[in-house]
Amino acid sequence: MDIEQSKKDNQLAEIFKTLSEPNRIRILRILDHSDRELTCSEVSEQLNISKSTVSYHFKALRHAGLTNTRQAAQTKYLSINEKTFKEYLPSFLKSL
Amino acid sequence: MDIEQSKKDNQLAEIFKTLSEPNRIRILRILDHSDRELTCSEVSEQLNISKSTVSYHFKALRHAGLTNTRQAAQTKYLSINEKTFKEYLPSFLKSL
DNA sequence: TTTGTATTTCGATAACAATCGAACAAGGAG
DNA sequence: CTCCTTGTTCGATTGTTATCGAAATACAAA
Repeated sequence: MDIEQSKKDNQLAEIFKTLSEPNRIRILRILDHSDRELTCSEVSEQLNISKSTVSYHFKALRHAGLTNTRQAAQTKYLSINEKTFKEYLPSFLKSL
Repeated sequence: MDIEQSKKDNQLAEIFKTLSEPNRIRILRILDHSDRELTCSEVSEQLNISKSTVSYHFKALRHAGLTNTRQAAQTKYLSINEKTFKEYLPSFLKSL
């Protein structure tokens, strides 16, 4: 099997794996609908899950290339990485 | 929340979970590229994984509505369920 | 009816994922 | 400097997933 193709499969699978977690889909929906950046604490309150768990999900989303992060002082602002969605899932955000 | 939307959400989540396994992505690609039905044994040889594992993946794909199954005697032929892809992931097959 | 082929199910195992609270680090406000 | 807020990391727990080989099932052919 083509090793480059195999790597692509793994990357694509990672994107899907990231999207197969309801809380991460919710995070993306909040991001998309609020149309602004969000912080860990904010999401923690809105979804009623601990900050450590949100941090864990933020990391997963960023690692999969689904979000961007902007750091300002001790606060990290999350936003949607449009590029990735355009490339891999052009219709996903509309379906939220 | 809209119950129809809720059903769609659940189905979409299941589709993503199903697609989060590299071997299942590979099975779909083989299906798409060969443009014909495939059997469990055939895929087992091509991907070099046991037949029981392939059977497990076949079940997952069918359960998520991603594939169709046609039974003839003791053999099960798998094919892509175009309808589901059109509805939920219109650009996915092209990207394979 | 015996044999062979295709697939599924079972039991076990090893790896991974989601979650929490506690502890920690780093920056800002007073 | 001390306190508060923000976020990360750690350790533990609980549940899920991918995988295999062996056994079981179902059908067909000889």
